[in-house]
Amino acid sequence: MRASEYYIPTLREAPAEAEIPSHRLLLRGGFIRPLAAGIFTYLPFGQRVLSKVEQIIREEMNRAGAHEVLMSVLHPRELWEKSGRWDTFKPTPLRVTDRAERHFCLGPTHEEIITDLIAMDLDSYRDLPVTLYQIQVKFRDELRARGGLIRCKEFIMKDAYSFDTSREGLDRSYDAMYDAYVRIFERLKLPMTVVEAEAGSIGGTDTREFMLLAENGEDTVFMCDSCDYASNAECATSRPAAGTEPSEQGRRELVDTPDAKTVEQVCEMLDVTPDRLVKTLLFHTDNGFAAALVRGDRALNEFKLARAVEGDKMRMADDAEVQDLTGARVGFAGPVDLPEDVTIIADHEVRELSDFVTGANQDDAHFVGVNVDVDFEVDQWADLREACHGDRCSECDTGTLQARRAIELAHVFKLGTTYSEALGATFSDSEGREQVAVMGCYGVGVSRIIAGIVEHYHDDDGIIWPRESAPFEAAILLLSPNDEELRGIADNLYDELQDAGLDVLYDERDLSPGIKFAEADLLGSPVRLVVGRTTRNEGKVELRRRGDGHEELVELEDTVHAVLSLLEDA
RNA sequence: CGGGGCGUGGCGCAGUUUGGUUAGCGCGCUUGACUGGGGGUCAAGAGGUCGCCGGUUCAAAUCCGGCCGCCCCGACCA
Repeated sequence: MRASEYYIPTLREAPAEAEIPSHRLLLRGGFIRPLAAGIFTYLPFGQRVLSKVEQIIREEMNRAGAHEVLMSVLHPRELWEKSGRWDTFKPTPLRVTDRAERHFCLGPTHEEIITDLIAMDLDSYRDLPVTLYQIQVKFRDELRARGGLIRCKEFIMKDAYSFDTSREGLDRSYDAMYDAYVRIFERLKLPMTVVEAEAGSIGGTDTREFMLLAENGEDTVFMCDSCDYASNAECATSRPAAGTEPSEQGRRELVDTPDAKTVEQVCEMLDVTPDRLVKTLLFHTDNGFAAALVRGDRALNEFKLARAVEGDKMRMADDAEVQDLTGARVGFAGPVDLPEDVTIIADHEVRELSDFVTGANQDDAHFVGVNVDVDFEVDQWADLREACHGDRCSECDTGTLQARRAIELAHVFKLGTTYSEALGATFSDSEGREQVAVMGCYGVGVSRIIAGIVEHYHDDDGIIWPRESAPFEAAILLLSPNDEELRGIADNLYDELQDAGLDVLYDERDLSPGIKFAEADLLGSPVRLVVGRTTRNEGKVELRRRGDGHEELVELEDTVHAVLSLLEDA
């Protein structure tokens, strides 16, 4: 591509709204432009990167036996009502109504659509297994978009769905997709940390997220520093901390704690540390009310509680319900003498405690010297607490958990039969009995990958694209475009490199060298060729690798070979 | 939705507290000349509903009210 004929609207300074490197550099380099909060236009450079990433994904999907389709962004309401997600999917899909008052949503994900599609034509077990995928725009009505391409309202996703006759078949399809993902990220040169995760609004089991560790990621993952345990903070587990020593009084006692509603206030008033206190959090669940107990310095993980109570519609009790259940204002709830029908679920760590502090279920009062089994009974023990940096690993004896920020680039999970049942994706097995297809779901955040690459590969001057995703693999800088001889040399090089199969950006614009160098660094092609002074004086071309600054001078006739060899390690 | 910040030429900003000529500066842009190895120099230019609406005032970028948009933190989340 000749730069003079191309569209490269670079910015010398990044717009003020961009804070993180990927956002700033993608804007500065003319890869993207904002249209509205969380909505972007991809310019030629950005589109090229998208295409490269998509192509790698396509190749690996196809290699894994998946087949590409393209589904609509507009989804009829009735399909989402069949799955029950019209009102429950979070964030609520963006809804639209046509002139005939038909209701649609802009698809945030395509389980309903693909399952309906398969259900239309699925008859026999002989039709399975099948895995279909698409690369398509998704809409999610995010409460708040952030970080440029990291979290958008509109984004590009590769989503694949597998249909099998059995759990065993699903396992095979899942493994094939998992392996494909490993290959995709190897080719993209993005080191992945695969973590255990929650399935969220999609549902399912065996959820794994492919995480890129990154300062500006919005997810937190915990990694053991000793074994290979890694998990999203949403579901990370840790060993209960050692218990506290019994205190002196050794028996339950009511103390005044006027207006002390928070752990901090109670601790200050009673002069104790938060790890000697047990928090009681009341929830409304499918099976009535539950009280969740965690140590005062711990955060409750609602995913874990939801799993423990086996309820879909769990929510925190409101102020009136708390008043009703405890007879006290919010802030003074405790496990002692709660109504019989409130299920008490306690975090394992509570078991390690003795003589602790709890709310007294009366206004402005707490108990000290409370003990499990002495003062109240626990109905159910469970892992309820958020893991913390420095917690001991639950999987090995020696490790501790390290918290790291990360960007989720892909996920895989086993859906089972939720959608195939709801949407009628059934088939006849070899004995003529009707069976429900077993599904898996596999997503890759294509546009987010671009942000991930830039977050991972950049320096102060710009982006450092790995060859595989670079918009152009090599950039020729002709520093003296008015010198006919040099121009002829550069034109030749341009042709030769293209003939060698490379994507080449040929900067033959009549601009000062400084601008060309600065833009070349910003745009980040892996290899840069300079045709200029040295070419005129010595007949040589200067080669520079963007990644490590490695430079060499090569004879004209060796240039293509040298570029190719530099690209080997780019 | 809660908290915070911002909105002035394409981009980055000053000016707003304390209302008062013609709204400035840097970059970018146009033209010309010089220059030609890291966003070069000089000269001459173009470009502004000061986010929008309303109000106060002789007078509003500046004060008041409402609204909109954007960013960050939180809540939520593949």
